[in-house]
Amino acid sequence: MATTLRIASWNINSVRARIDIVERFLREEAPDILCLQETKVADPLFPEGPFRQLGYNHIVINGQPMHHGVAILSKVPLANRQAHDWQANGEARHVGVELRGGVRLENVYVPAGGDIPDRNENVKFGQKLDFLARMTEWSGSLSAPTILTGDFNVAPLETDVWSHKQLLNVVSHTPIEVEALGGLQAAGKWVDLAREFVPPQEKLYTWWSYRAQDWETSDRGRRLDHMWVTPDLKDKAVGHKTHKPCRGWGKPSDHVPIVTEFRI
DNA sequence: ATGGTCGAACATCGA
Repeated sequence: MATTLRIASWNINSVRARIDIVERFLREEAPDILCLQETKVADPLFPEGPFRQLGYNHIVINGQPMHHGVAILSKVPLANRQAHDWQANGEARHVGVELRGGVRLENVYVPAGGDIPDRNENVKFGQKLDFLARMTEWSGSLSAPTILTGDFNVAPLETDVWSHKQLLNVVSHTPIEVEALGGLQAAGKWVDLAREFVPPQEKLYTWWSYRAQDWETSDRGRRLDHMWVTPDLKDKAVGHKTHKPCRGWGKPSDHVPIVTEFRI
């Protein structure tokens, strides 16, 4: 019998610095599973206690000191942990698990890619494109029904950024990245769930820079965080929410959580 | 056109 499963994803920009708002989010929203990116903590120092106290006893982490790092915190069992190194440089940017019914949940933190959108001038941009290329290759070989979520660091649609024109040459919305993400999406026949629930004509953001004087008034956001599924799961998704108020909480992340409700 | 802010860890890098 199908039951409800609510899966959240949040780039937290240090899980230790933001443990208070993570707890608040889990108390208020109570998703079954939370995927975190940018945990910025080595595995032995990961703060499991607060999660366990809230009933998230199934914990799968892939961290490293200082930078990057991903984690899956869950109230329901997780099996068959896998971690891909899609950048082939040892950075902790992916962890995946199997859920009930053989559904795979893949949590990814795509490299931001530096400031200059040219792989000849900027190694990081090349690494970002290579990462997406390896994900594309992987996408073509999937057999299980799969949920792919996380910080993709690409805002593909014109309505995924505050100004398409002004961001054409800004890493995250350049045509070369949008094309790379499109190739990835096509290779896995991935369904962009947020856009199943919010029409592509409507502006939708998940990230607002720390550098704005007033993020809410200027509203210069981008939709960098995504929840994609293989076609067999498309109709299992019954709701999707972007938690914009979290951007206004004390000591916020620059990203807000997204939550999708499935009947699986 | 430019600079604006965070966290980790303690100068600077990555975002």
